[in-house]
Amino acid sequence: MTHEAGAGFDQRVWQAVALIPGGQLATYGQIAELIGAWGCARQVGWALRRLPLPSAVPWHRVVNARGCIAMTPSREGSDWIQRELLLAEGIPVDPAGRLPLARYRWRPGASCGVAIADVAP
DNA sequence: TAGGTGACGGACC
DNA sequence: CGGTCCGCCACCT
Repeated sequence: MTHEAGAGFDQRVWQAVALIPGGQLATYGQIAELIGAWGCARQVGWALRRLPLPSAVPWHRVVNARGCIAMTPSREGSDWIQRELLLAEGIPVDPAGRLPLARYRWRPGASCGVAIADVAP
């Protein structure tokens, strides 16, 4: 049933994204690696594109490794909504869609104990 | 069936 | 810093 296999991938992506704590960020490659699909970051993007909105899944917490929101006309404004949602969670986003990814990066498993060295400006 | 595309990532200039 | 090119893999025409 290859047909179900594809749908299962989407569900797996959404479930992994749902694990992202509020106020933190994750990359497409990070989600892909989390579900055991290393190198399939692009497919994670497809899965989120197929996500019906509105959704309880915090899809807005997923950005690319460059630390910026993917701005493309294909999303018909969902990219702009993502920026608004991130701002509502206290994450500063530049007009260009760029944000301090290194500072809000989600670390699976390291929920306790701030092991991240404080990046002093 | 073949070719182009993209909500990606990394290397290169 | 930013712009460009290549590799990757599922989706669409």
